[in-house]
Amino acid sequence: MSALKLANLPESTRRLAETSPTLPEGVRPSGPRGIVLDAALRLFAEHGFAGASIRDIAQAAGVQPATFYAHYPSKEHLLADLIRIGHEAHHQRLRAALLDSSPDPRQQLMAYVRAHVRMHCELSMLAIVANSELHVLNAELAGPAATLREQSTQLLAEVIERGRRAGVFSVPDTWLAVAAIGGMGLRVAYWFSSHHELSAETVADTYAQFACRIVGVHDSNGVQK
Amino acid sequence: MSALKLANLPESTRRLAETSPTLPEGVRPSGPRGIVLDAALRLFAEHGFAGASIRDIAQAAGVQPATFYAHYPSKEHLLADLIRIGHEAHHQRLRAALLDSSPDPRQQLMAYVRAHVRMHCELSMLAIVANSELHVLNAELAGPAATLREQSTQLLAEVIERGRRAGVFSVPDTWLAVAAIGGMGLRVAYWFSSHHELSAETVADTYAQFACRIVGVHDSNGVQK
DNA sequence: GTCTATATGAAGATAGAC
DNA sequence: GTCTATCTTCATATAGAC
Repeated sequence: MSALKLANLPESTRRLAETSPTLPEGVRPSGPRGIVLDAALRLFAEHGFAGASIRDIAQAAGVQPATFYAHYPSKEHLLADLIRIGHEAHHQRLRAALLDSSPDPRQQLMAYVRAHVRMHCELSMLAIVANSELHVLNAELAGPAATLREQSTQLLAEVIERGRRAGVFSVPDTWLAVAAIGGMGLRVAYWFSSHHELSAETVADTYAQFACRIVGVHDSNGVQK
Repeated sequence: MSALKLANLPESTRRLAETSPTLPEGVRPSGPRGIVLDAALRLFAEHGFAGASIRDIAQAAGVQPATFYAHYPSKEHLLADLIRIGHEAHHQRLRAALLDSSPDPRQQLMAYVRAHVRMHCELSMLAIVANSELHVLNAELAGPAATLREQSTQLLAEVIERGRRAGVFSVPDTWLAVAAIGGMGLRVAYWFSSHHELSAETVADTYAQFACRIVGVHDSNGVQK
């Protein structure tokens, strides 16, 4: 990708709606390293890992390409850092949501989905990079994130299984429900942006209602028309 | 991506479960052009457009890199061809499903989702490339596919709107229901494979049931537990 | 830490023989 | 149509001055 193409982006269909990179509270390094991380987050989200070069990232960060290597040993390590941050933020929010929830399976499901969707709204670039570029990393660098991903999926599976055993949920296949609920939330990162007419809260609440319906729970509160 | 990395793929997390490229009936060219198209489909699906080189594609197809240019004027035109094929196959299947369906909104929704999900099972690599690489194309090459995509989305929106007006469906926001139902089906392409323990039919039927539930329709038939 | 300059290889694409 | 050979640009990454 040339610098010229970067400037001409608006002419082509965008990969995602969001235009500004956001990193979770407290993890963004100060100084040039944070600027480089922001630039890489945006460019990896928009063009993918292979579609954004060190030169592109350095230019977007306002430094020379060689300066990048004062902060990261390689482009792949930079990606690994972003993917780690993304998976940790995701998993931590899910776990916190479940810990704050009442033990009722329906409340747990709604808490999980709300946190899942809110993360994909508020950290959409990070979610896209973490989800769609993990395959680029070698086994050693991908391992920790892959483990977190599996644990996050497992959390949802357990919520649904508990609801089934309690006779509250009714689904033909737990794994398919997990895939459907997780997948629909994941896709939010591509069309949501901080300028969307709907708020992240509204989207999260509505998707939580959709998730309840998927597992066969009728509405008792929440958004309705 | 080097040839060496290609051979070592199993060591890293895969982007998708499917391993063999499939093109829709009747559109795969015979001879070397079809072999090149198959090779590009697999490599673009696994590594993305920017992550697969002409040299990789040529090697996978068993020809020299220069031979590629006897069939396509550029790498971007090859991608445009795959994306066109994918969007046309998707749209044609959706339209056929709706035409074959009774006018009942619930039947139409199930027909749409079944076709949507089956396409993402049976042509998973094509769906991934068409969906996740469109942003690479310039406006001229992306235009036709973007139009088809919008029309396919609009079809689902109209089905849901009709169901709402008929008082059969109950959703807080048509667009969010479209995004959720479309998105969960799209994600199937990443985890389904021709060797999956569940059949494409089973997945499609279950997702059709999920879609009915999302729009607030109770079960009357279909998979249930 | 940041720079200029550069080593080394891989990228897309073409020339021209057969 | 396919090949060998090659042009040109861009890639990741490093050396070494400040």
